Amino acid sequence: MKAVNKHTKIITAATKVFAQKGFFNARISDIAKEAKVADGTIYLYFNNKFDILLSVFEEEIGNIIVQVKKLLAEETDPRKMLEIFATKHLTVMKKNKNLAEVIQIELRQTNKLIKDYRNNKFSEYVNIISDIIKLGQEQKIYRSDILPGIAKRAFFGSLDEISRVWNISLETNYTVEETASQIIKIFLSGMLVQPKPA
Amino acid sequence: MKAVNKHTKIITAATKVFAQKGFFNARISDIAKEAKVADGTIYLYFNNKFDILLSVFEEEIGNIIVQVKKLLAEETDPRKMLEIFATKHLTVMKKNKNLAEVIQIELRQTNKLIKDYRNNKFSEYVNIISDIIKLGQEQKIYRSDILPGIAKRAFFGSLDEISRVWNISLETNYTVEETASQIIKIFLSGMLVQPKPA
Amino acid sequence: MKAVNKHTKIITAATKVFAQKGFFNARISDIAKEAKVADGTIYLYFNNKFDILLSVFEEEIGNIIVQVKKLLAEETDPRKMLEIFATKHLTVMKKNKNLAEVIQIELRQTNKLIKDYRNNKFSEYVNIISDIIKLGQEQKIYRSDILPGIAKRAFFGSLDEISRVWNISLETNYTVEETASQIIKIFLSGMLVQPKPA
Amino acid sequence: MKAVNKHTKIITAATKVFAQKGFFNARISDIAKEAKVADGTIYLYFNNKFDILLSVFEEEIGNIIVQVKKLLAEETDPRKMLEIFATKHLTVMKKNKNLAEVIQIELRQTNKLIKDYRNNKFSEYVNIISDIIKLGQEQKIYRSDILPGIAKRAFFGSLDEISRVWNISLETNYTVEETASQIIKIFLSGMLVQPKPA
DNA sequence: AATGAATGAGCATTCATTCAT
DNA sequence: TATGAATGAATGCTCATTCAT
Repeated sequence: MKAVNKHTKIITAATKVFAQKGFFNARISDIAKEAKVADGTIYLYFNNKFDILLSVFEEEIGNIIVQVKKLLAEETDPRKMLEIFATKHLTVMKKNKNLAEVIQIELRQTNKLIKDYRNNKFSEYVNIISDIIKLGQEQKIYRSDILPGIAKRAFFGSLDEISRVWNISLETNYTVEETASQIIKIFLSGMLVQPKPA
Repeated sequence: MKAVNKHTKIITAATKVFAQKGFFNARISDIAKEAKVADGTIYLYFNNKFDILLSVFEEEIGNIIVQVKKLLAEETDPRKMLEIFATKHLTVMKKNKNLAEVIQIELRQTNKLIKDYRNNKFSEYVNIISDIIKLGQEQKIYRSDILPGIAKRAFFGSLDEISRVWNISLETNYTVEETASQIIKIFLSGMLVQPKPA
Repeated sequence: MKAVNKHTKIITAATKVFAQKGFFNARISDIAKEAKVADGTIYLYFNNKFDILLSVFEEEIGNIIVQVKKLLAEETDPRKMLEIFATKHLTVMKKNKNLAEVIQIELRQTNKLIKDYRNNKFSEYVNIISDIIKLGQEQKIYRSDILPGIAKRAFFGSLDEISRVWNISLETNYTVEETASQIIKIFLSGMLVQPKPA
Repeated sequence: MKAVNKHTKIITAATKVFAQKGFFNARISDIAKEAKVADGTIYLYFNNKFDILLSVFEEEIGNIIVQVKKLLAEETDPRKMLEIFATKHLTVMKKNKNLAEVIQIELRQTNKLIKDYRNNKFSEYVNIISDIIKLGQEQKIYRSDILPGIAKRAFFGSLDEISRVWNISLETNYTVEETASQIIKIFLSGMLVQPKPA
C-alpha cells in the first residue's frame, strides 16, 4: 500500500478537494497539500487544473466501469442486469460521496466547457445501460418500442438525481436496496396498477 | 416589450450569460453588457454575483411553476397530469436552453454551496411530481408500493438528464413529443413486455 | 434656528462624518444622509469631495479665529494672552471632537495634497500666536532671542498633540485648566528649577 | 547594499510611496513597482495594505528608538538628554522626509483607525521624553510641578509640528541646530525675560 | 433648486502557472 | 524529479460624480 505513485496520490487528493469545494473553489495548493507534494510537482503530472479534473473522471469512472462490467459478466438476465447496475451505482455513490459530487456537479461543468469531449469514459459508462436494454429487446424481454438512447438517459438520470439528493441530505435517506428496488420496479413494471389477468 | 424594468433585464441577461459561461466564468461586466446597463447598476438591484444566481432560479423557476400549475389545473387524470408535466418541462427546457443549463449546472453548485437553502422554488417544482403521484395512489391508479419521494426524483432526474444531453448535443435529438411519450411509457407501464391478458 | 441654509447643514454634516470616518473613508452619501439632502444636492454647493473638506476648515477655523480674537481684544498682557489662546484652543477641541479630529488628521492630508494652499485660515490662526509673541518681545516681556516663527509652531504643536491624544483617549485626561496651566508654565518659565534670587 | 531581502525592500518602498501619496492614495502596484517586485509578492510578506503601514511604523520607528537610546546612554545630564532627543528627532525627520510624512500623517490615521493599538513603538518613542523628564525631576533639575505626561506631549508636539512644516515648505527653514536650540531654550528656561539676580 | 438612479473608472487581492535551484 | 518563491493577469465591487426629471 505504501509507495503509491504521485500520479495516483494527486488524483485521489483532487477528487477529495473538488468534491469538498467544487472545481472553481478548489485551489491547486489545496490539492498539493492534500497530496503532500509541492504545488509545482502537480505540473509534472498534469498540464493544468482542468486536466486534473478530466483525469479524475477518467480514472474514477474507469474503475467503476471495470467493477460493473465484472458483475454483469456473471449475469445473463437483462432484468437482473439492470438491477445490478442500479445497485452498484447507488452503492458506489453512497460510499464515495467525493466522487459522487464530482461526477454530479463537475461533470456537467466539464461537458459544458468542452462539448466535443466524446468517447469518454462517462459515455462508455452510460452506454452500459443501453446495451443491457438492447440485449433485453433482442430476448423479447424488453418492449421493442422503448428507445434505448432515451431509456438509458432516463435510467441514469433517475439514479443520478437520487444520489445527488443523498449528498445534499435534504430528504430522508432510503437504503441502497430500497431505492434500487423502487427504481427497478418503476422501470420494469411501471407505476400503474397492473390489470389482474382473468 | 419596451420599457422592461432593469431588474428583469438583468435577470434575463444573467440567465443567458450564466448559461453560456457558467457561474464562475461569467463576469459581472458580461452581464452588464448583455443587459445594456453599467456594471455598477447591477449592484443597485442585487447584493452580489451570487445573489443574481439565486434570483435567476427563483424567478425563472417561479414562472415555470405558474405555467405548469395552470396546465395541471385543467386536468384530473394523474396519468395525463404526469404527461403534461413531462411535456411542459421538456418544452421549456428545449426552448430556453439558457435556463436549462442554469438549472442543470448551476443549481447543483448552489445546492452544494448553500445546503440549507430549502423551501425554495426548485423544491416546490419537484414536489408537483410527488403530489401527482400521491393523487394517483389515492385514486388507486398508481401502485401503492411506489414511494412518491423516490419516484419524484426518478421522474425529474429522467427529464433533467435528457434535457441536459439535448443542450450539449452529443446525440440525436428526438422531439419533445417522442421523448415525453417514451418517458411516460416507461414510468407508467415499465419496460417489460406486458403479459397478454387471457 | 430653523431654516438653516443647506450650505451650513452640509458643512456641519461633513465635519461630523469626516471626524468619524476620516476623509477617505467618508462617503458623499454619508454626508448627504447626515445633512438630510440628496447626494446630488451636495454638488450644487461644492465642486467635489475635497472642496467640502477645504470649506470645513475655512469655516470652522474661521469661527474659532473670530472667537479667539474677540477674547484677546480684551487683554493686553502678552502672558495672559498666550494663556487665553491655550485655554480657548483646548476648550474648543475638547468640546468639538469632530472638528478637532478633522483639523488634526485631515488638515495634514490637505496640506500634503495641496502644498500651495497658503494664506488660508489655518495659517491665520497659528499666526495669532506669533503676533502675541512679537507683542511680548516689543514690551520686553518675552526674550528677544526667541524666534516667533519657531515658537508659534512649538506652542501650537504642543496644544495640538495634547488634544490629539485626548481624542484617541490613550491616557488620563487632565482638565483644560490643568493642561493649559502646564503649557503656560513650560512656555513662559521653562522646566528648569529657578535659581533663587539672593 | 546588494541582496537586500524582499521584506526590507518592500518596507522601504512603502515608506516612500506612503509619504509621497498618502496611505489611501498609494496603490499596491506603486509599492510593488518601487520595490521592483510583482504585486503578488507583497502578499507573501504582508497580510494586506494596512499591515504594510503598520510594519513601516514599527520598523522605522524601532530603528530611531535604537539610535536615540544609544545616544542617550552616553549622557547623564537631563538637560543635555532633552537636547539630544530634539536634535536627533529633527535630524532624522529632515533627512528622511518620507518617514517624517508617514509618521506625521499616517500615524494619526492609524491611531484613529485602531484606537486600541497600544504598546506600540510610537508610544515607546514618546515615553523616552517623559523618562528624561522624570530623571531630571529626581535630580531636582526639573521642576517637580511639571507633569511628565503632559510635558512629553508638549515637547513631542513641538518637534513634530516643526518638522511637519519643514516638509510642506511653507516657511523659511531654520537649521536643525538653530531649531533644536530654540526648542530647548523654550522648554528649559521658558520665554520670559529672566529677572536679573541681584 | 433638488433629487437619486445611473454611470464606469479604479483597485486590493487571489491564485494558476513558471522556473531557478 | 521535486520544490516553493515569485509572478502578474484577472475581476467583483465601490463610490464620486453626472444628469434627466
